[in-house]
Amino acid sequence: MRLVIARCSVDYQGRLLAHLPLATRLLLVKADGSVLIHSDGGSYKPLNWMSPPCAMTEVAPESHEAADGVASVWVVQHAKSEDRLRVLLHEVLHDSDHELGVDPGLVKDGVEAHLQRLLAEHIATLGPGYTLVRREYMTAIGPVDILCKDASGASVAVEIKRRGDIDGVEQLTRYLELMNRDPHLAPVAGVFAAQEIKPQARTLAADRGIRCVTLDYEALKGIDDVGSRLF
Amino acid sequence: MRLVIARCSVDYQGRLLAHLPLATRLLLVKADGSVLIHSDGGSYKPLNWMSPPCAMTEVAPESHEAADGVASVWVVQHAKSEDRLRVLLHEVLHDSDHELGVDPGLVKDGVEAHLQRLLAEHIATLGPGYTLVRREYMTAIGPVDILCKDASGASVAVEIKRRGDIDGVEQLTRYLELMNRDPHLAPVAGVFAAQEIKPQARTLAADRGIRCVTLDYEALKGIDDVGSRLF
DNA sequence: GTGTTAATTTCGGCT
DNA sequence: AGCCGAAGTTAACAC
Repeated sequence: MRLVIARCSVDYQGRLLAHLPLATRLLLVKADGSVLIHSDGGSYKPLNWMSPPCAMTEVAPESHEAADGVASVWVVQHAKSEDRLRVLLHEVLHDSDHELGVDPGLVKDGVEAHLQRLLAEHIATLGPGYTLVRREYMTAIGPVDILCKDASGASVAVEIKRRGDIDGVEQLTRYLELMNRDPHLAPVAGVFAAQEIKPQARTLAADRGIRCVTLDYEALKGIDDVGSRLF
Repeated sequence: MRLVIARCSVDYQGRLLAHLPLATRLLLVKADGSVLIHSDGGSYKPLNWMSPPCAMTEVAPESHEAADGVASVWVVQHAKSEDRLRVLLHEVLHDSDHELGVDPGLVKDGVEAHLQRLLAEHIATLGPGYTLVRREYMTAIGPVDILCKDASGASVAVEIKRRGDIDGVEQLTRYLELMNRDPHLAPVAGVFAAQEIKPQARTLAADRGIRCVTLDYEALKGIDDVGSRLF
């Protein structure tokens, strides 16, 4: 990994055109040839970058560039597309190289898969008398997150999202359409469950007769912990 | 901006739990206190990070951590949430600080907003006699990119994408369904306009009676430039 | 490899 | 400040 602090301007040409005026920035060249250009603010997204696979070559500035004070030019070319980055270096304030080795990678816990598990374990969250049929109930067009029955024994299909958007409602609608053609299951009601549900998704769900349920991950986890302590 | 190369392990606690085993990585501390942890591969997304507003404090390791070889601990706490990052530094291989100043920011050209503005300004691209009603015409499930009328005065809803995919056709279909229920608008025809339209999207659009139009950004810009020169 | 879906998405625009 | 949709999204997973 090479770290360079330099006064530079940058031009990107690829899926769009973009330009960075002259300023002091961090240029980060990774072992795979990818380049990140960071300012001293913003969030984790670089101002500009080139994703691997790509190659960086250092070339001499053209005469008019040299006249403008450009000391050196980096050309970063993507290997499989026409995407190209040109970094015009005016002044290099720092330049160091470091051996990092391979990273073992991130271990995560607490994403959508967990919401599904927790809701399946505490299906009564949807209403008294609800019982789980099974998670990942398979249909011809894919698995429904949860299939359960309400207190009267009627089938209920549940689609779970962390953030409930229109796409999720569409997805559930497709499942319901298919499942309601199956005489063994029909009628199947729909529940759209998410930590947050967008107003537009709520409107569409209402229009389709789908119930919306807001999930509280912490509360579900709390029930889970209390439940665990009983045994 | 502070650059540190260190052998470290990291724990994140917030919207989820995440852990990075001991390895050599780049720790980047920005002027606003935000922290990025990068490996020597992957793309621009860090292995882990803390977004601003947040504050980084360096504390002494607990006794069992010190026994494991931890020399120092960074605690990065988000200002407005419980999100927290703990970086356990085992060995610091590089540590440097740099003044970067404020960045003038990225200048973009050629994105969806431009296409929409250009098409609205040259709505006759869709056919002779077409007139603009308005951009971002609001419906209950969101704004339609462009609403216009054809030569006969019939309403036409236009969905614009940079790259025309099935999702875009679905989106336009939802708008059309809703708008065609409105007696003041109905009947509303649909036009799916994009720089590139995927064959599958084209097929779906044809099936729904939606017209596909390929937009030529350069040509629209050309018309625009010529138009500007006239005044 | 290709396509689909989630993400600690981030970012910009508008209400 | 919140909501919504796009992004040079990126990343993980299924087929």
